[in-house]
Amino acid sequence: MTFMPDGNSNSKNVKTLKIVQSEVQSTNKIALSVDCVIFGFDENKLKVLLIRSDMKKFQSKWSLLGDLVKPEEDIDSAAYRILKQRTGLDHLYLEQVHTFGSINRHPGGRVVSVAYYSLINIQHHKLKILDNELHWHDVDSVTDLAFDHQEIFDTCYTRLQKRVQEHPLGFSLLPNKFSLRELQNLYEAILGVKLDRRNFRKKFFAMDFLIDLDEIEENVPHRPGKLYKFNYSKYEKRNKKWIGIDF
Amino acid sequence: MTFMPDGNSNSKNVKTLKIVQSEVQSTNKIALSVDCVIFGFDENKLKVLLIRSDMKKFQSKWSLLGDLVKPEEDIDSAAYRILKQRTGLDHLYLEQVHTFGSINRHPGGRVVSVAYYSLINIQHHKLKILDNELHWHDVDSVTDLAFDHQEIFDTCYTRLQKRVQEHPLGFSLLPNKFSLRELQNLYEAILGVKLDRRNFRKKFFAMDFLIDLDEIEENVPHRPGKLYKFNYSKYEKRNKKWIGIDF
DNA sequence: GCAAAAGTGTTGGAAATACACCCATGT
DNA sequence: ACATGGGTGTATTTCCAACACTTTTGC
Repeated sequence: MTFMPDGNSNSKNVKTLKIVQSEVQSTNKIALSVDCVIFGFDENKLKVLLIRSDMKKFQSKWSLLGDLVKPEEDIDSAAYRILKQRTGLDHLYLEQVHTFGSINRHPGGRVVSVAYYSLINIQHHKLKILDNELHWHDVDSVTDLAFDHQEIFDTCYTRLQKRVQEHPLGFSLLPNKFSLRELQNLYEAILGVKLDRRNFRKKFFAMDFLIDLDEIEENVPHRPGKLYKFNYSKYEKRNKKWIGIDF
Repeated sequence: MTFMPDGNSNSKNVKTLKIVQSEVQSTNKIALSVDCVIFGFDENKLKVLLIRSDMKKFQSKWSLLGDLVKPEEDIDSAAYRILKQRTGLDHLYLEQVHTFGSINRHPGGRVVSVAYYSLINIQHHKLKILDNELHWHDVDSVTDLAFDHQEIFDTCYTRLQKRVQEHPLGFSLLPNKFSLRELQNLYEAILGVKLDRRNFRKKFFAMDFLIDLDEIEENVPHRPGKLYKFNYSKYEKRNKKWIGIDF
C-alpha cells in the first residue's frame, strides 16, 4: 500500500517511518468489527445463531454475533474469539466473506465490519450461554435484522451455498458418522432444492471420499441405513483441475 | 453486531447510543486502507500495475496501489478514488476480494487493508501519471512485493482466475471490438493454459452472447478474423441454475 | 402385512474432448 | 508460392437426468 497525500505528485516521494506512523495515527478514526454468521443443521433444517440486539435503537430486532476488533488483535483471531465467547467452541471452520464499510451502517459511529461465517454441529455443542435470547433460527425465517445484518447474512448464505458445492464443508454440520440420507437432507436444506436420491448417491460414491464404517443407523422406524465418514486425508491429496468456462 | 464487554453476562444488557459511541471511539485505534490489484492485458500477456513503494523500508520493492480510507469515506468509494487517482479512470469493474488484518503487516502501525481488483483495457487508457515508476508488469514476473502485497496479489490473481470462468469479466480487458483469437489469448493468459481453438469457439458461440459485427480485423499479416462484441444485455437476462456438487 | 426408507441400474441426451482439413489474406 | 492464422465438422467419450422396483426393518 502506498500513501498519497492529495496533490502530491513528486516522483521522489519517499517517506520515513515516522511520517507514515503519523499518517496512520491521524487517519485511524474508523473502528473495526467482526460479525459472524454461524450456521448449524438440525431437524433437517439449516439454522443460524442470532441474538437480540443489545442496542436500544434496535431493541426488538435480531442481530448477528459480533464484536469490535481489539487494537492488538488479528481479525481472524477476533472471529475465533467471538465464536468461542458465544458458543464455547474452538477449532471450527471459519471463512472470511466480505467487508462492509458503508459510512452510516452503524449508529455508534464509523464502524467497518468484516463478515465471517462458520459451520457448527448443533448436536455436539448445546448452547451454554443464552444471553440476549441467543438461539437457533431457521434460515428461511431470517428477515429484518438489526443494522445491515440482513445484507451480511444474505451475502454469507449465498457464499455458503456456493462453497458447499465446491468443497466438503457440509460434513462439519453432520455427526461424525452419518447416513447418506442425512447428507442428502443437508444439501437439500442448504441449497433449497430437491435432489434425486439415486443420482445423489451415485455422485458421492463416484467421488470416493466416503468411508464405509460397516455400521448401521439405530432407532430408526424403518430399514436402517449404512453409516459413513468423510475421508479428509484422501480429499486433501486430490488435485482438481478446474478449467471450465461457463457463465 | 453486538458489543460484549468481558464478563458481562447480564441478559438485560441494553446499551444507549451514548455508551456505544464511547465504545466505538475507544476502540478505533486501527487504520483502514485499500489496496488495488489492477489487471490489464497487452501483447497477449496478463499485466498488473505496480509502483515503487514510497516507504523507505521497502525502497527497492514493488508495491500495489493503495491508500488509507478517509474517516468519512465508504470503502468502495475509496477503491474507486484510488483507481481514479492512479489511472484517471472511472466506471471500471471493481471487486472486493479479501481483508488482510495481521497485526504486523504494516510497519507504520496497525493498518487493516481491504483488497480489491480491477480490470482495465490498456489500449484505451495510456497511463498519464507515472509517479513512483508506475507501470505494467507481467503477472508472471511479480515476486517479492513490499508489505504483504505478494499475498494480496496472489489472492486477487487466484480470485480473478476463478471469476473469469464464471462471469464475463474478461471482456473489459479487451477492445470494444475483438476477434475470437484475442478472446482466446486472453483466457489462455489469465488461466495459464492452452485451449483447443475449435472447442473454444464452439463454447462461446453456443453461449450465444457474442454479437457478430460484420467487420473484420485490419492490418494483420494473415487472413483477418471477424470482430465481435459482448452482448451484455442478453447476459443480464440469463438465469443460470448453478446446482452442481463437485469437489 | 404394512409403512417407510434403503438400496440398486439402465437408458437417452447433452456436453466436452480430440482431432484434420480447406480458406483467405499479406508478403 | 508460401506462411499464417481463420474457419469449420465429426466421432468418441463422459457426464447428467430421468426413472421403478426390490429389500430390510419397525411397528
